[in-house]
Amino acid sequence: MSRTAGSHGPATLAAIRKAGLRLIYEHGYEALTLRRLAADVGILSGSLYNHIKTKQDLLFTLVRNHMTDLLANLDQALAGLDDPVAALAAFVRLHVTYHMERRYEVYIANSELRSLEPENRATIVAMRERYERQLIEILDHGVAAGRFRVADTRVGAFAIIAMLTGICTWYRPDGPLGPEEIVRIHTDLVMQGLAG
Amino acid sequence: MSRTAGSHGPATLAAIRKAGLRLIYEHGYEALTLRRLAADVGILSGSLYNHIKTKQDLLFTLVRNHMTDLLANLDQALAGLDDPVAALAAFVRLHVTYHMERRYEVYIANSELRSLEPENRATIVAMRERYERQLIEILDHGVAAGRFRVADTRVGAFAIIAMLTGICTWYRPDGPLGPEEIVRIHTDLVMQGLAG
Amino acid sequence: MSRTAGSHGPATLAAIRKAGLRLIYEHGYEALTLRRLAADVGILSGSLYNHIKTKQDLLFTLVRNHMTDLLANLDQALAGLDDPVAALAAFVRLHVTYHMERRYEVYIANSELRSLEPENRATIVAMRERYERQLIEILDHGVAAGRFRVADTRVGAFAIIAMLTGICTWYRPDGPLGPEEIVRIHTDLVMQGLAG
Amino acid sequence: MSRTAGSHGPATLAAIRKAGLRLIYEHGYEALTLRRLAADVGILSGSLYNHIKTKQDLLFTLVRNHMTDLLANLDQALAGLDDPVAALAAFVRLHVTYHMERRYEVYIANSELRSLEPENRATIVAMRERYERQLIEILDHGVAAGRFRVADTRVGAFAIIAMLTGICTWYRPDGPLGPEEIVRIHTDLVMQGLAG
DNA sequence: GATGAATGAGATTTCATTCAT
DNA sequence: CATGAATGAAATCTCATTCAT
Repeated sequence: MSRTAGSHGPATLAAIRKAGLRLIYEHGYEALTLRRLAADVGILSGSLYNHIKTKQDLLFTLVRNHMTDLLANLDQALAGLDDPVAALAAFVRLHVTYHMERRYEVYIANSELRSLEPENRATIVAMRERYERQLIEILDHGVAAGRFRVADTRVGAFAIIAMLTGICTWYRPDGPLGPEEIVRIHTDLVMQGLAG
Repeated sequence: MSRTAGSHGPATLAAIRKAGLRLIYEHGYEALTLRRLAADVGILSGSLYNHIKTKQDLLFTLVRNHMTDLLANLDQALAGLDDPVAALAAFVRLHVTYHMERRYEVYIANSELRSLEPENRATIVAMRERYERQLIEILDHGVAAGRFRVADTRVGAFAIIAMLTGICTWYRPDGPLGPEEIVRIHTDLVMQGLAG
Repeated sequence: MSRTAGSHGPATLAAIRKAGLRLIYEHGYEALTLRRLAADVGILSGSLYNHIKTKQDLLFTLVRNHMTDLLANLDQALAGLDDPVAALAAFVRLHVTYHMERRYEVYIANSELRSLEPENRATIVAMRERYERQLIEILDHGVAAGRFRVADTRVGAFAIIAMLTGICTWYRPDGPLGPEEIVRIHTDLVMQGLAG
Repeated sequence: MSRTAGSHGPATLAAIRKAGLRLIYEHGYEALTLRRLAADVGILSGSLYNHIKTKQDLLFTLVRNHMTDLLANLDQALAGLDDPVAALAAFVRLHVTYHMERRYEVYIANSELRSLEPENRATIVAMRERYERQLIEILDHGVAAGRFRVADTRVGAFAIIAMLTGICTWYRPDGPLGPEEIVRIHTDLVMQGLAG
């Protein structure tokens, strides 16, 4: 059951995705060579094609799976929350937590959009817009209810997402701040920033 | 009276930099081909080497020039401002304005750090840290003076910079919001977010 | 049953080495293009890299293999020969025979030394000096025994080697003189030239 | 009248030839770049074309001038010498001396034959054959007169020339042996080698 | 007679991908 | 399902050479 002599079956695909994730995060999609990826998995580059369709397809699959997860998690986190303040807090918590735990996926989904072929990019952009729209709606509700004050909820949503997404460029699991502290700091910044 | 469609001398270098900036912004450094760059400038790819040393050197020069300008502008913008609130406002205004006016440079300086060779990257990272440090110091002063409240000024500075930098991913000069509005929205978010 | 005109596996490497040898002999290392080499082998130039590391490595391998063979043959030819006259005769016979049979390798090992990168060159020069030293020692023994007369054995050895090596610039297998005659002529010249 | 600001007139051509000679000797014709040559002379590569026609023409001129000189010197050295022994001694002295004093030219004339275009090569090969023929005739006379013994005068001549030409691969003006000693050693080797 | 900039060809090398074994 | 070898395209960069200034 060891991986020494190459992985078997689905295990190899999982290994490819894991290594691909890390390598794209570290060097970028264009700079990733399939030879390098294969070497990290312990096979030759030709053998990759027993598991993936193309390099582009690997990227697309990684990003789409990530976005699917993210959206599902968001739906779950917001379920039943009518209060815009509570919803915003839940959004921030989910986003921050997610971006610390899965920073490779998150980083790639943002930075490699331009490496996706048009059709694939359109799919991902649509998913991303669904995500953004949920935050915009929370802000709209909050503003309507007099709980938030922001001149343009769309710009405000972008600003919040950009701020929170920035975490994955500096966060390290072994850094000085624990996840809860990081969640708190950012929740405070967002909540006060919008305070009516 | 030039001899071909392309321009002569310094004009060619300027054209190379301008086209390079746009192409790297659009496709990324790795995906940029010198053939394409040369074609956009109106010369053959080999002729690029009368003006640049290598592709890497072009990237480095673009990013370094940008960082140099940015730091100089920041120094000027903060000169004589002792009040942390005024300093923070100046910082936000400069950063936002700069990121709207020169979003290609800004985007590249952030996204192509990993495409820089180690030595070049170290140079840029050092410049970027000088920039970040100025904001951290403003926050430190503000916290010490009881004007700002933030649990960790370093994390706060990163969050602010990330938020403001996000502008260059969606801003379009012909969009619905004018520069002054965008400055105001972000200044409000930041100021309130830190309000003591 | 191969799939193209080119051969498979080890046969391709052998074909590359053989064609490389001839082409370097004919045009020189710098003037050899990998496109031409690949064409002669019946593959595309990129395919060469399934078999060789770099062009430089191909040259180095060819020269090193040759020197290794030459030294091994010399050791064998001189084994058990204590008499300096017999040893010198054996040396001349080996060298002349070798330079007729493998004149491509011999010529390249001499003419392309300067095309080797410093480290590779050092390796080959060391092997070449081991070869020369054996002749110098034969001459030293012969002079000590009063069998040879030469003012400087090092210069004498160089002169002999230069003379014998010259053969590979004019020898053709289908020329008027057979190998044995050529061996005899040169043996006479050397033996008499050193006669005490 | 300094060379600092670039040479004037014929001085520049002389500088080009001198630098070209050394650079071709050191790196080979194919490996010589005109940029490097121009840099050594102190001009830009485009300016070379005010003095030479092409790179190939520079090589040809260098080699032809050398061969012309060599043949003229040989004619002079052999003038009036009817005795084959005396003639051979004169040939050896001239060749050895020449190969020590002008080893760059000599080395290039031998090693870069294959870099000459067909027509140019034919010219040089013809000159070289005139040179060889003179030695062959000396040997023929000596054999006919019973003064030399060699089975094939053509092969004997090639062997002698190869031996003597080898000097320019190891000779250094500041080496342990003076010119006269080197002449003597080689004269002895040749004379005894042919002794009847 | 030197310069600076262009050309156009071509060099080595790398890459994603395919496929017979 | 992995391998080894091939393809074909393309990439960066260099070179000799030309020519307006």
